[in-house]
Amino acid sequence: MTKETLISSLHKSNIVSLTSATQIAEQFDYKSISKNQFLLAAGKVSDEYLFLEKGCMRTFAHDTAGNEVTTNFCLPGQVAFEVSSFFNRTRSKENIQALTDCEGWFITYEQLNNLFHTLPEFREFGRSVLVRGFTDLKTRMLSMITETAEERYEILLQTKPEIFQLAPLKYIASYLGITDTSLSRIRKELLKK
Amino acid sequence: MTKETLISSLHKSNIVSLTSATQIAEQFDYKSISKNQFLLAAGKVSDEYLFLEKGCMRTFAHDTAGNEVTTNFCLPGQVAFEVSSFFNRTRSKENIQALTDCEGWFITYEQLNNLFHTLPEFREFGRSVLVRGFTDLKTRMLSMITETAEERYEILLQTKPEIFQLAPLKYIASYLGITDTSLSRIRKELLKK
DNA sequence: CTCATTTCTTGCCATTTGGCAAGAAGCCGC
DNA sequence: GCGGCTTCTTGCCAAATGGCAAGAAATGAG
Repeated sequence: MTKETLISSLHKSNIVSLTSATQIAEQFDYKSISKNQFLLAAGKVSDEYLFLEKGCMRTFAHDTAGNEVTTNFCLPGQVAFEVSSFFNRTRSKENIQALTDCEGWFITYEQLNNLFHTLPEFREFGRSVLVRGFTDLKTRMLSMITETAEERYEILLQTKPEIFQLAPLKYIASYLGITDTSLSRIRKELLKK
Repeated sequence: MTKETLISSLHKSNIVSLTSATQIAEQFDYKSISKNQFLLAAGKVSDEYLFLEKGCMRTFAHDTAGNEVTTNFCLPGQVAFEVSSFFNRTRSKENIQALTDCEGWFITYEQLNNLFHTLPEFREFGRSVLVRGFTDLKTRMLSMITETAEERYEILLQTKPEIFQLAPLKYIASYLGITDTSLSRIRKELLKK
């Protein structure tokens, strides 16, 4: 298990030079999480900024009735952590769970801050991670308001087809903002076409 | 028009010392926008990081059918800008419009970056602005998935009652993810209780 | 391979929300 | 104060989605 993927991923963001990428990567430690295990449990403080190299994770919260709601999926090349808990050092309301066996590289909050202070390029990278997450969520929110469940399903199918191989439909349904029953019906409708 | 509000707002975030706050505030310029005017029009690059001191603004996008969808409201003490466009220097898909006569203080992207490089405290402040925006949106998204339109309406009424004085219901409706017709009916229902 | 569990689908019916159009109420410029 | 425009409400009906429960299909442990 080498850090090559991590380094090239940092580098190909066009923000970090290869030299800095190597320097940054030195700080990361290897972590593997087996299927169904938690990277973060609600109530704890998110303290691992995990670059996911292999596998798939999901973030989920509970609604007032106690039902699980999947709020995000994390695929290789993305960073898994809970923004609010991580940066504000507060207890997370969300859980992050491995949907498959996962491998990746992580740093702690303290390490991340040290890197931010010493390496402007990594600051930029960190900002771009935040900005991308924010932007993606804005897009999803707009989609939630303006598109039907069927349209959102089709978009997800085109955008992140991998998820359908990795996650049960009930997780995908709550991510889309519908019940698994409705998702099943939507899939049936689309088969006809 | 003095910068006192700006300075104290920077300071009371508990991130920026009073000295730094004063130093940061020096970079900001005054800006007033009259009702219905745009701080940002779709197609342009967001280049003003505007601390709103008075008034109320809204951010809106268009859906595929061309309808306006209000994606956010900005109240005094908040920063008005479009994250993705501002940081990625890309054309904005969203508009930011004054709902009332507005006043505030702004810096450009260049100024913000200079401040970020020279003042770690302002970097922290900038990060907290991003993190709060992100967190608020996550909360809204969860609410959109797990609560009914009526519940979302009541939450908004408690959380940001000012908006109901300042924005027409049709803007509030699309922000809540419903039509103005449905919002009208929800209000009628709640009157009965 | 078998049993138990989880996931997915389906039928029936209820609830929520939307579309359209008409009318009422409120606001603005002159 | 008088139009004219925008905003808000309402009635009627349609479409989208949910709730529940039963059964089928897939998956996983031993």
